[in-house]
Amino acid sequence: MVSSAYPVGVDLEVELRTHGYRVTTARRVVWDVLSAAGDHLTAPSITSRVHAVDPSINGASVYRALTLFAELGLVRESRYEDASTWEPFHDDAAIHLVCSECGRVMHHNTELVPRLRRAIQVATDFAPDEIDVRVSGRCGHCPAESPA
Amino acid sequence: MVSSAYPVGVDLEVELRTHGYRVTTARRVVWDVLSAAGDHLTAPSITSRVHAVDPSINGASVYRALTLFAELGLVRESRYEDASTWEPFHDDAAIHLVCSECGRVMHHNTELVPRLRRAIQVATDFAPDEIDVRVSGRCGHCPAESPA
DNA sequence: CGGTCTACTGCAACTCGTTCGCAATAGCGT
DNA sequence: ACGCTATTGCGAACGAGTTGCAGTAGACCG
Repeated sequence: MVSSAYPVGVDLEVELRTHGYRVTTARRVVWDVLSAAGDHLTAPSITSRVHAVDPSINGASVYRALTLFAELGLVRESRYEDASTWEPFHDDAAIHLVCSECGRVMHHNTELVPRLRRAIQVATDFAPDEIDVRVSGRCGHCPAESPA
Repeated sequence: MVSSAYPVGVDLEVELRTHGYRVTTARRVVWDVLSAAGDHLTAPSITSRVHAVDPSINGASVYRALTLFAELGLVRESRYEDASTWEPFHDDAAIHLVCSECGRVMHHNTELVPRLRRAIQVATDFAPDEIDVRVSGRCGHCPAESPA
């Protein structure tokens, strides 16, 4: 079994039908965009990519599709930026490295996250559910201060 | 002359004057609200608390004060919710425990955060700056899901 | 104290992400 | 194909946050 950060081979149609939802063009295109990017995207940028494929799909439908996917656990919504960002679901052992230079978001898996979960359970009366780690900094592609 | 004393080890007036800013009513009241709460507050809720003290202070000035405080490193802005939340600054060894039941936000210090920082430095080419850990779950004050 | 200079403020209009109501449309079971 | 109704497109509305501008009030000087 291949362990990937992304749910490889999630079948949108099956997932929708199983829960009694219809398979529509809008949902299919939004899903295509998300899985093609495999990365954090803001709703507006998702909308514009969707429009590149099919301009007749309305922005509101993009939001509705994203909200539905989130309820089904297919995508995850984050609030890192001014606007929400969305990405295919991955388990929370993956932390987010956000480059403050180029804005890129990378993932990094570490066993410190499950360990953090256990530490909280042991040290507090808080019952942890989802853990979201966001690290800002500078990525390898953006070395030192670039001269203007 | 300090006309008021807050449970915070930061003197707003000194901090402002040192950087050449004026000490104004709006800034003082916003600072009062923040340090009295000592917790995460959205800008709109800060504004309404400010209005309870002095309704003549405009919402825009609240935003301007918060932005200034953030630049001075006196408060930190987070993007956990629909709207930004603000809290007096604390170093990032403190992680956020957000109760999904009552919405309360607690802090918890753990040496796993500095360790996480080192792990990233060693394992990746990413240079970490700020680390923000947010854990959703259920706090001790909110009893477990009673079988409905 | 009283005057001057200008950093702030209040206001109101604006931007922009996101949501909602509703009539028209298109999935899907038959 | 037919009909039921979940979804959509549209446009209007909402709310957080920002901005330009003219008036106000800090701070400094005498």
